[in-house]
Amino acid sequence: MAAKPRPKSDAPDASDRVSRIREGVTAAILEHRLLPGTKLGEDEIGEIYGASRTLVRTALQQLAHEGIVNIEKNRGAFVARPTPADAREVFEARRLIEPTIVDRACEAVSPAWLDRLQRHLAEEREAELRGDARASVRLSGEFHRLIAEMSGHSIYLGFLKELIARSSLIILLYRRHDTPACGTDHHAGIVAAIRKRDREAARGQMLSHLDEIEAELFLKDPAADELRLADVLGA
Amino acid sequence: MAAKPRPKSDAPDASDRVSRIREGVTAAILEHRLLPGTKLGEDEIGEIYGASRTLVRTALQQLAHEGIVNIEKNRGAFVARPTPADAREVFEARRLIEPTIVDRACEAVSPAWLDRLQRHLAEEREAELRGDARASVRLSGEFHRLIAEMSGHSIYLGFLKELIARSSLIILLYRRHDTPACGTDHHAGIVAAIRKRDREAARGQMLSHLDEIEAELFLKDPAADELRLADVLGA
DNA sequence: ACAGGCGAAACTTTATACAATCTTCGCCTG
DNA sequence: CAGGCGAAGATTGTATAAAGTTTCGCCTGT
Repeated sequence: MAAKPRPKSDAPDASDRVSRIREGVTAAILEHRLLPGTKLGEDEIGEIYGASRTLVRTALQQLAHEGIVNIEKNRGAFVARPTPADAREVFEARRLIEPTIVDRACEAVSPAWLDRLQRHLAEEREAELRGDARASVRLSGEFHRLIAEMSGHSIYLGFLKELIARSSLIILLYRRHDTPACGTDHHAGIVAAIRKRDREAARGQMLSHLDEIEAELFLKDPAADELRLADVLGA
Repeated sequence: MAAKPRPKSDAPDASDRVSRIREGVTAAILEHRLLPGTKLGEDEIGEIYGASRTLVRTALQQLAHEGIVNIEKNRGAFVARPTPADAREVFEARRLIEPTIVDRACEAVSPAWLDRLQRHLAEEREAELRGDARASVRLSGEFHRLIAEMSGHSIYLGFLKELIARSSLIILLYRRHDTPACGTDHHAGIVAAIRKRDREAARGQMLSHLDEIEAELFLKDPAADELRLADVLGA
């Protein structure tokens, strides 16, 4: 009686149909296959995933709540186009949250987790060697998410998922050079600090890692958005 | 051409129908008129707000994303019942974010904002004098939201809105005594620090304020949930 | 008397149809 | 020939109806 057999915390990413749509579109955006400003027609997506507009709409609303899609009334859904101001907010939030997350992760180290991290680093290196930019971008984000999962703090994890998704768009829009994703070496350093359970070092490395990513961005006046986008689109 | 007349950032809480439903239900939960575990039938809510189930469903999904409603597959939506573990996470996140928020708020002080804060404190005192517990709970949360708005950081604001809503449920479930909301005096002290633009003092006061709120909670083993809820419900 | 299973009712989920709105393209006018 | 008006097409917002699932009561059998 006291302990009900009902699953208390259902998996956040259940394998229902709307989640498939959401994750599919999210992946497309995070891998830079869908560029900022792209219109996401409901029929269009529905046809791709073989789903009715009802489900597509649900998925798009969730993505809008996560900040990677903008829904304009009577006009439809578009891939979000963060402004430089948005970018600064996102990275300020990450600088606040991620050091704390990696701190907590240090306390949760286990052979299983270290193995997982190690395998991830290998994947990242491989993608970088292949020159697979899409995979690099995706894996780079997943590294940060992995640490958040490791921290065991579901709220931080939820927040960070949002921030990572937005960061991906920001990096696409505002990166100066075509640097090979955000340095894989930094990730290795963070893992090393985690392995040694050196919380202070982990915090410091995470912070400087984020600083370096942001330093490579070109966050000028908002008016430059249009130009920058046109450049990215190859116009 | 460069500057399009389209409204760049639409108001987050537009006055459309789904927002009215969302805000109505949120208010009901935050004012403790809807208790944790309460079933939120779609027909029921739809009839109250004179809306179709389509709109109600949209609103409920948004609330689920905010963490104050749980949607169980094929069973419906229920007011969330945070566990003690959830509560600890929420307050840990608030202790991380809110000092930073109030720090930023110190830089945004203006006569208009100080007036707004002052009027809010007056409202809080009045509600407390009236012994209006519902208004007190609501206003207490709104104070923290006000400071987040003042900080001008939209991401922090979004995060904090979630945390505040969950905190309200947590306080209802786990508060020891029926203390008169979280101390209005603390709020006054925070406002004083903001007025003096004393960022360090503001951070410190916010932190101790949150500590005190959490200290008044009774966060024991998860199994106590049921008993506690039964107690609150007067069963 | 009680345990187990069957069945109906209520609800959520999904799909489809209708209405409102915006965009676009053509045409007319100055 | 440029600019604006207007109607057709397309797309989204909303409501309603069909389908599937869960739950609860009741009945039967032991």
